[in-house]
Amino acid sequence: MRPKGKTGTRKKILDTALEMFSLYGYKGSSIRLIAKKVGIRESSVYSHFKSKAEILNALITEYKSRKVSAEIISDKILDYIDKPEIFMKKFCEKIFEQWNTPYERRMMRLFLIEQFAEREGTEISLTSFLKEIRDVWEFVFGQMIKFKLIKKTDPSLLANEFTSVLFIIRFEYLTDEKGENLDKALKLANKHAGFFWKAIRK
Amino acid sequence: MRPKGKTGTRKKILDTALEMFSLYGYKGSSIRLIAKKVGIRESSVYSHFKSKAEILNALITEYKSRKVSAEIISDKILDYIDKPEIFMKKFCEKIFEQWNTPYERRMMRLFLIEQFAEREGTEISLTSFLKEIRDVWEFVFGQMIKFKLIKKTDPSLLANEFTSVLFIIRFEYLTDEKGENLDKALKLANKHAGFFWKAIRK
DNA sequence: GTCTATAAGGAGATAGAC
DNA sequence: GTCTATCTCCTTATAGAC
Repeated sequence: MRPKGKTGTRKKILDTALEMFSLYGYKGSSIRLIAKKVGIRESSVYSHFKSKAEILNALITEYKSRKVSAEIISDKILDYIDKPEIFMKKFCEKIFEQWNTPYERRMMRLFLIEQFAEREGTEISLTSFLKEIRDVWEFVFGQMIKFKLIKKTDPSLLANEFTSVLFIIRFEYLTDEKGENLDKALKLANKHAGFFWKAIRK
Repeated sequence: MRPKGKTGTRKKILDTALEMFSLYGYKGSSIRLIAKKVGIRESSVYSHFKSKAEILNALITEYKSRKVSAEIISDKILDYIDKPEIFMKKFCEKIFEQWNTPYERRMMRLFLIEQFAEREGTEISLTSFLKEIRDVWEFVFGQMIKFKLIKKTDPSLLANEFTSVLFIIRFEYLTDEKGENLDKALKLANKHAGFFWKAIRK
């Protein structure tokens, strides 16, 4: 019942490569060491990927194919759309939990590390990271204004203001690999949502 | 009248190394290429630094020994301390101009790229970057509250809220090496200061 | 301080047996 | 798919002449 031609090695290579890339950078990680960690020889890696660059590309393409923050909004918290403060706080809880998975943490680190290096094919940029969640919130704030729940203000400005602080909190808690500081991050996010609510309420 | 034993080569090496490190990362930059760009042989580099790691360390130590955002505050804009909105906007102008120099841009990129790699000796962290300017603003907001210019709120929360957005703007305009988008960044910062002022004024 | 020459090892990648 | 063996190139770093 395995996917055709797969022993799970491909996934192991991807997982290990992501871990190493996110710690030592693309250049700083060698096929040699990745193979060793996976438990195979270097040459076997080339049965799954034709080059080192293809491993990186696979990681990024697979990451980009996933959409999540929109799902969070359409989750249970939509019940609270008419109570903006609670809505924002619930959203923070959800998104920080999601951001705290090893996969998300490593991917974010990989993007931060590699965004400046010129590369063929795959584009890596911080903006693309910020954009997704910002767009969601631009829509949300637009709705809140429409239903007169908050002061009339440019929704894109609000989205920028609200999400920027979340990202800074995220960045600051990115260095601990184990993600043990979720509580601290959540507390900060909560205070932020509280402050922000006071700034935008009627 | 040169500093003893210096032909300027040491500085050239540092400048070139910073440029390369900030573009390709520490691992991705080779002594070979740095030497070539400087116009000397690889081996000559070792007359100035005993290892590649020492070049990185020198860059970071020299950067850390410089303090600037405090100077900005104590500059002319202090005249506007009693007009918080203008004060914030003037500060944004000054700090973004400063951040826009090639040196500052490269250093910031270097920190972003290398902060996760484990390293002996020199510590590189994003938080240390954020802290300096945040501390300045915690003090400033504290004063504004004392003189009843703004609503009474936790100054450290205010500092975090105000500076986080500035940093996100900074990050987003970090990819263009030439810094041609200063105007765009300034416009965003200005809108931010405007929004923020409405949020904190009495 | 800079050069030539060279050491010693690590890198990505391929050929061909099983 | 995985292995051994190997190629070729690049890496940091040192020795010693000028």
